[in-house]
Amino acid sequence: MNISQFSKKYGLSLDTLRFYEKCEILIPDRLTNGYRNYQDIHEQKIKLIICLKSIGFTLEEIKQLIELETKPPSEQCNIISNQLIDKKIEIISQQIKLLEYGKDTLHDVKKYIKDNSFVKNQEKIKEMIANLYNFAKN
Amino acid sequence: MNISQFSKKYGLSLDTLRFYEKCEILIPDRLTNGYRNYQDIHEQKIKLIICLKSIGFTLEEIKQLIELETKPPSEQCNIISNQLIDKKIEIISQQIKLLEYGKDTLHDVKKYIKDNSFVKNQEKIKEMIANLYNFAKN
DNA sequence: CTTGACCTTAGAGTGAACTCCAATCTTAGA
DNA sequence: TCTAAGATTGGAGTTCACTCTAAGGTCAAG
Repeated sequence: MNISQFSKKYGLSLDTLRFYEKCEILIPDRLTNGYRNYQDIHEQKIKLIICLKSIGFTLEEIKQLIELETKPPSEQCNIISNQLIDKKIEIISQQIKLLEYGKDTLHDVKKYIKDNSFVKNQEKIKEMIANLYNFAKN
Repeated sequence: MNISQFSKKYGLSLDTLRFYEKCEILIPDRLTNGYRNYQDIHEQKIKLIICLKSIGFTLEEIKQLIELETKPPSEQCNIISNQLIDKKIEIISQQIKLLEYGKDTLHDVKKYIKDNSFVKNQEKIKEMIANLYNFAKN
């Protein structure tokens, strides 16, 4: 698959794909004319990249995870479980709690605004914000 | 409260506070000597800023929300509920779902790695990633 | 065999959110 | 009064993740 087909299929710009190659995150094969050639393995990888990005991994972290493939299983185990996954699970759990609390607060704020009482209920809103702040500051 | 006390109290660097002032997000009062003077109102505001940032608002969006205070309630209602809050609630809900699915996937991945079977179970992992991808692509 | 769509590269530019630097002013304490 | 800590400013630099530009190579259709 050439770059523009791959780009369309996965909703990433040509530049982004070239950028990922430069970062050594996704290196396609090449045809004899020098054109990039994306294969099944690259489809697997780009899916993983999209997933990890969507749950908050940086490109650097994704690169580390992807490079594990080339290491022996024993090493994989150390690096992956200690340095990345556990930490990420923890961060994600925290983030979920925060977002849930934030969502509830936004609903409350909206309700108070809908009642056209944003100014009148400044105190109530301040209180909600204070709660959310306590929640957000860890 | 001067800038360094305020900085310590809210865990933001001096530069960040000065930056927020330049962006017109948080403008403290000034003492006669020109030093910044943060008051109660600024404590309220910085708490709100920290909350909103933690649930994914950009500084630009935060600025818009904060500027609402100076507008009449009818206008507040339109701007705030239509343009920002609803959209944000939607995005946050999506993000929560994604993070929950992502967390589960990370747990699965970890389990397979702990069993020292990362290479052996490539297929299983591929399948998990494919599921997560379908979930992430919206 | 030309045209135009598509591919290549290196390298510069962008926007968000800081972060750092240099030069200067203010103030509290020995 | 001197000194050191801490305040001020303008402006430059950084990091991340792209995004754009320019100059040129490749290829299929008419």
